[in-house]
Formats: sequence, structure tokens, C-alpha cells
Amino acid sequence: MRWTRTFIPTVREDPADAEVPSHRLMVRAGLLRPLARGVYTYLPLLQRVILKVERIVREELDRIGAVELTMPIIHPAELWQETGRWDVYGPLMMRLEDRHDRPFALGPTHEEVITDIARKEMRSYRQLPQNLYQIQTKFRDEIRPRFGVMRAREFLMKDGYSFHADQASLDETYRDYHGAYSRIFERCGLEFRAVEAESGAIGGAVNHEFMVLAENGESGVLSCDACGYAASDERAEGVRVDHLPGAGHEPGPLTDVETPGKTTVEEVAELLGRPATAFVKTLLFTTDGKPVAVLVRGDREVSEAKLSRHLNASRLEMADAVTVRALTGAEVGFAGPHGLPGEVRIVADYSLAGRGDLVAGANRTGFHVTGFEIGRDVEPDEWADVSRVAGGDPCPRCGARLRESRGIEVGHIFDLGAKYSTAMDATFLDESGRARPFLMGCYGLGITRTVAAAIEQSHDERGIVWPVAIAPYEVEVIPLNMDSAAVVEAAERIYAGCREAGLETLLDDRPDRAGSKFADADLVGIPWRIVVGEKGLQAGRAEVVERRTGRAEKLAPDQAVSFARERIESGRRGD
RNA sequence: CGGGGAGUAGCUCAGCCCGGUAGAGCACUACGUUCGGGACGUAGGGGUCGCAGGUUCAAAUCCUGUCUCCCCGACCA
Repeated sequence: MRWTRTFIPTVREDPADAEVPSHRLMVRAGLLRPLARGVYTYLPLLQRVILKVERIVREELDRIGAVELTMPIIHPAELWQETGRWDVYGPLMMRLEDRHDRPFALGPTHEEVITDIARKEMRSYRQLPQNLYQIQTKFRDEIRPRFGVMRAREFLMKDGYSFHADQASLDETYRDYHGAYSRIFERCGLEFRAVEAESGAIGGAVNHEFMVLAENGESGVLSCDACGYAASDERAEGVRVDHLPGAGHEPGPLTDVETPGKTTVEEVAELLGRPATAFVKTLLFTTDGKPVAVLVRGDREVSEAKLSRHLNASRLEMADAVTVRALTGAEVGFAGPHGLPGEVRIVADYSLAGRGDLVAGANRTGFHVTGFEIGRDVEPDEWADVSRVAGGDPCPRCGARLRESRGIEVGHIFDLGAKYSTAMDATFLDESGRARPFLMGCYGLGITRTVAAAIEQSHDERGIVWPVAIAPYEVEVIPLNMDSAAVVEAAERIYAGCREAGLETLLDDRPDRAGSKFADADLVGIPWRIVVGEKGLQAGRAEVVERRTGRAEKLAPDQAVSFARERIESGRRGD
């Protein structure tokens, strides 16, 4: 393709609203343009990348026997009301009405639609298992779309769904997807982790997230180099402790200390000269209208995801200031575990196990207490693992130190069990003629997000550095001086040679100066570049340059083509 | 949803406090010089200053309302 015949609107300046490299570079390199908040046009270069990612996805899903179909984007409300998700998904759904005022939504995901197909069309265990997927635009009216295509309101997703007569069959397909996803992200040239995760609004029991490791990732990942344990920060387990309070020291008296205006652990720790680990942090929540006090060590944070799961709560909120005052009799900042009203359920985190002589809020404005003993001064209703695990904490499996990194969630696979089939009365007849609900799995993969993640993981200060497997073009031919007949002729010959060699080739035939062509080439990030200039040509040489390393080989033109071909073919294989 | 910030040329922004009829750089067009890392000169095109009201002889500038966009937060006591 000739640069002047396609459409690659590069820009020199960073867009004002782009915060992360992938967003900035996608706009600057002429891949992406915004239309509305979180809504984008995929320009020709990005379209090529998307097609390549989709192709890899299709190939790997074919290998595990998944079959492609396309479901509607517009979903009638009744379908979502059947599972209760019309309300659960709530404002996340883009809603609309038809001319008869009937409510519809633009599909944010397709469990309901596919389950409707299953209950109508799959009657017998003989038809199972089924493994279906589609690649389609999804709509989610995100609270805060940002980072370009990483959290957009309209985005491309591959979503797959499987139906099974028994758990063994579901387990097998789940493992197949686990493997297929791993191969997909490997082939895309990405460094990733499969981690245990929270299931969120989709539901179900077992699930894994596929995280591309990147500094700007929106999710935290805890992983253990020793045993391979890996989990999202919302899921990662703390170490459970058996013998609970017993601190192994002589308890001292519970003493009030004045801490006027000091409401945070840090402030009180500084005032009293005690480390944050010697504090009981008391957090008040409301769950389904009932108050819960959560006790964690002072240096810990409560994980609302873990707490919510522990309480089996449908709604969980921090208590507001009015509630805090009513429950503790003190201003916010002085809450403590002892003397709370009886209706408050007290959950102690394992991080406090075995600790004594603690500092806690006094439930009295301007005061904390020292010498606090769990077991003596408060008896928790239960012990639980509800704090957020951090890097350096012991691995729950093997005890080695966990490492914390950031990740971009590019895939998520779920064992849904019978959640949707039961809610929607989707059953099949088993061998004995009994109706049983389908067991289901669902498997999402963000196509456009994967592209953003690839850039996030592979760029430098000058621009994108595409992995060969998903690059919009594999090689770019750059004639440095379009006024020189010799240069143009040589470049044309190389361009033709590359195409004959089966390489996806871009020819920068713009009449621009060398400097701006180099700058754009770096920005757009085609993995290989063949530079044709007058000086080199006089010596009978063209220059093959690798974008990633900047390494250049000066070769005769036909050798340049075969050299590039060799390297690109090896790049396609992922060597 | 709460808080903050911003809407002026295609892009990035200045001008606003202190009203006097709109600017810079980049981009774009033409010509010339240049030509292996975002050149330079000359000439030129392009803006109802988000929108609607108001104050004023006069509003990008002051006031009111409204819309949109961006950032942060959504309570870790």
C-alpha cells in the first residue's frame, strides 16, 4: 500500500485528553479518532491490526472446536428482566425504545441471548456440548470511560458461550479456552498472566482473568514466583491463621489517650510513636441495611470485593458520617471495636490474629485507646480474610513472598454453572429423559483492548513498536528523496519485491523530507523498515532497520528484501 | 453522583483579571531555496471566541443560565 493512497493522519502533538501511552500513540499515529466520549472511529491502520488479532482469535478458537455465529446487538428488555440483570447491570446498559415505546438495550454481553437460543433449540443431551462464539461491538455506558480504547463505551469483544450436560464436559471446555487464550496472547506477542479473579456482574464460581502486564494497567495482580499462584488484587487470598487472639504477652490496661483532630492511622501513629501495624482500623459498612464493623490491621486496607463475598451481600457501602456518629457516638475518625451497639456484626481480619497491645479508636471524639486486646476488649463475631493483599505478603499456597504488578484485563473466562439456565428455565433432557438445566461457561476477550494493551506493553518515546504478528504492515519502504528518479525507481523495485515475497508492505511515497518520514515511521511503528537514499544507492545499498532495536543492515536491494522476508517470517512464527 | 478545571483556527494554546471588534506555533495552499532524523523565506486561505440571554455606546473579555469535554474522587475513619 502506498502511503498517499491510504489514510494515515499522523499528528505531531499529543492530544490534550490522552493520559496513557496507548491512547496518545493511537491518536498520534493515525489509528484512532474520537467521536464522543468513549466512542471511536477505527482508522485504516487500526482496522488492519484488529483484523489480525481477530484472525488469530478465530484460528485458536477453531482449534478447540468453537463455532462462530452472530447475535443481535439490540436486546429486548424482557430477556434481561428474566435474569434480573436489567436492574443489576443498571445504568451500565445503553437503553433505547422503539417506536412503540418498547424498552431495549444495546448488548453489553450476551448470556441472556445465547441462553434463549439454547432453551429453544437444544433439547437433548445428544446435542451437547455446544461451543459458540461471536466477535462483535459491545456497548457499556461506563461510569468513566478513559484511556481511549482501553475503557471505551463501544468496543470490540469476542464472547464465547458453552453448554454442557455435565461438569466434566464443562471443565474440559474451560481448560480448552484457558489454553486457547494463552496461545492467542502469546501469538500476539504479549506478556500476560492468567489469574484467579472475582466474577463481578457475570456471576458463577470458577473464573480466570487474563492480564497483560503493563504499568498503566487498571488492575492489580499478585503473583508468586515460587509456586505459580496468581490472583487479581480483588481476589488474592491472605494467609489464614489457626490460633486466633492469644498474643503471648501480659495484657496491659486499656487506656484512653487524647488524639484531638487526629483521625487517620498515620496521624495517630505519628502522635503516639507507634507503627501502623499496632493499630486496629475499624471500618463501618452497611450491608443490605445492616451495620457491619470490619477490623483490620492499621497498615491494611479492606477489600470490598472480598468483604462483599464473605458477607454474601447484594449491596455493600461504607457507612456515611451520620450512621458512624449514631453507631459510635463519635465523629468520623474515632471509631473503635469495643462498645459498639449489639446489632453491629463485627468481622475481624486475619491480619489482626495473634496481635495484642493495640491502638484503636475510642468511640469518643478526640480519643483513641492503647493496650487494646482482641478477645478481652472485643469478641469478634467472626474471623475472615477480608483485607487487600499487597506485594511482599506471604503467598497463601506456599508462603513465599508475593509480587504485585499492574495488568490490563484482556480476557476473562467463567464457569457459570447453572446460573443463567436456571434463571431462564433452559433445560435439556438427559439419558433418563429428565429435564436438567444446562451447565454453562462463558469466555470474553477484548479485541480492541488487546490492541491497546499491546501498545501499552510495546512502545518507546518515539512511538509504537508493533509485534510482527499484529503489525498493520510488516515492512515499510522509505524513499528518502522523491525528487530523485534513481531513489524512486529503486524504492519501487524494493516495494514490488517485498510484495512478491508475500510481505505486507507500506511505501512512504509522500514527497516529504527524510526527517519527517523517519519521525512518522517511528511513530507508526512498522517492525521493519527499508530505507532507500541517494548516498546508499551510490554504494549499491539499501538499509534494513528493525524498529525495536534500531539496528541497521546495509545490503544490496534484493538482499534487503530477502533479509526482511526472513526476519518477518520468523517474527510471524513468534520466534 | 460529588469536587475541580476547560470550551478561542484542523491540532496545541495565548488573549479574559484591567471591555475598544482576534493572535502564536504546528498543520493547510502557492512559489523559491533546501533535502539521511519533524528545514527556511515570501505570499495566502481558514475563527458567528460552545450555546442562549443580560449589562454596556461597545463583550472572547463582565453577569446569569445552559450544554459539552477533561481531571480527581465516590468516602479505607
